[in-house]
Amino acid sequence: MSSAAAAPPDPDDPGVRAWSLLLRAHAALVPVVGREVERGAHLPLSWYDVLLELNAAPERRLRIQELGSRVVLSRSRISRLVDEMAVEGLVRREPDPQDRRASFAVLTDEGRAGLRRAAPIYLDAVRRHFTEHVRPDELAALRDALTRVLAPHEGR
Amino acid sequence: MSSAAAAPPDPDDPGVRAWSLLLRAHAALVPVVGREVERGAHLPLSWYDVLLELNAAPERRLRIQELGSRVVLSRSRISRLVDEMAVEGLVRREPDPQDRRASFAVLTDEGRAGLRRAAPIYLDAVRRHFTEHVRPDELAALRDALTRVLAPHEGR
DNA sequence: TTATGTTGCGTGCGTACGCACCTAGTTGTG
DNA sequence: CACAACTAGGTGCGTACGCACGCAACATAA
Repeated sequence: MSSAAAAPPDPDDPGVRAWSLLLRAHAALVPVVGREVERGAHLPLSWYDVLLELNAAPERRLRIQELGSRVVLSRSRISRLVDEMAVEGLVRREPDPQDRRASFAVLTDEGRAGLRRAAPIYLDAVRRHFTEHVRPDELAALRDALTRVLAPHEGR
Repeated sequence: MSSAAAAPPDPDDPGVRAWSLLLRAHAALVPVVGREVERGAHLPLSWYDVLLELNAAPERRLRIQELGSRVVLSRSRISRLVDEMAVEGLVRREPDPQDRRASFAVLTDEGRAGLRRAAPIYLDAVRRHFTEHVRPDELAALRDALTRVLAPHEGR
C-alpha cells in the first residue's frame, strides 16, 4: 500500500524531471519525424505504424482490436484508419469465417511496397533526431526501464 | 538468408526499439496520469503544466509565446488555454506596458491554490506509473540522454 | 428453444490541437 | 515624417482522436 505521501510537492525530484523530459522529447520529436516521413514517403506516421505492425504479424494480418492495441490507438480510431488505408489499397479488410463479428486488416502487396519505401526515411529520421544523441549504454538503460514501465499497461 | 524478410525495416536496431518504447510509454502513460489528475484535482493535465510553468517563472508570469514554448504547445493553443483558465480564475491576462502587443499570463492566488491541490496527486501518479519502475541510475541516464536529444529543438 | 449477458466493430459527436491568415503595435530606413 | 519590414498575439478552419452508444454475432442458462 502506498504510504501517506505527506512529503511536500517536490517538482525537482529526479524522477519527475525525467518524466518531464520524456514528455518534452515526445512533444518535440514526434511532429518532426512525422513531417519527414510524410514529406519523404507521402504517408502519415500513424499509417507507417500500422503497416509495420501488420508486416510483423503472422499471415501479415491482425484483427482490428489487436491492431489498435499494438499501435496504441482506440478501436474507433483504428477502425477509421483501416478504412482510409483500404481506400488507398495499402490494407484490405477481410472477414473472419470463424467469427462473423470480427474482421481482419490484411497487409496488401501495395502496403508492403509502401512500407519498404517509407522505412529508410523513417529510420533515418529516428537516427538523426534520436539515436544519434544517445550513447549505447543509455539506449540499453532506456529500453530496460521503459519495458518495465510499460509492462503494467500491456492489456490496452 | 531465409526466404522472407526482403527489405523490411530493422526493428531490432537497438535505437529504434528504444524510440518505439518511448512512443508506447508516452501513449500508454499520459492518458492514465491525465485521468488521475483530472479525477483527483479537477483540472486537465495541460492546465497543470501551465500552472507549474507560471509558478516557476519570475514574478509568476510569462508572455504568452514563452509560456507556449515551455509547455510545448502552439501559440494558438496556449492562447485559448489561457483564456479558458482565466475564466476559471486560475490565471489573469495582463498587458505589457512596454510592448502593447504583448500580454502576460499571470498566476493568480487561486491558481497557486489549484496547483498546490493538484501537485501531490500528479506527483503520486508519476511515481506510481513511472518513477517506481525505474532504477536511479536509469533515471540519470534517461535525463542525460533526453536532455541531449532535446537540445537541438529548444528554439521551437 | 428463448432470455441474458458478452464481445467485436462501427458511428455520431465533442474536444484538443496546429496551420494559415489577420490585426495591431514596434522597429528600422530614407 | 512616411512607409516598409518585422513581431506578439488572436481567429477561422480542418484534422486526429477518444468516448458513448448502437448493433450484430457469439456464448451460456434455463
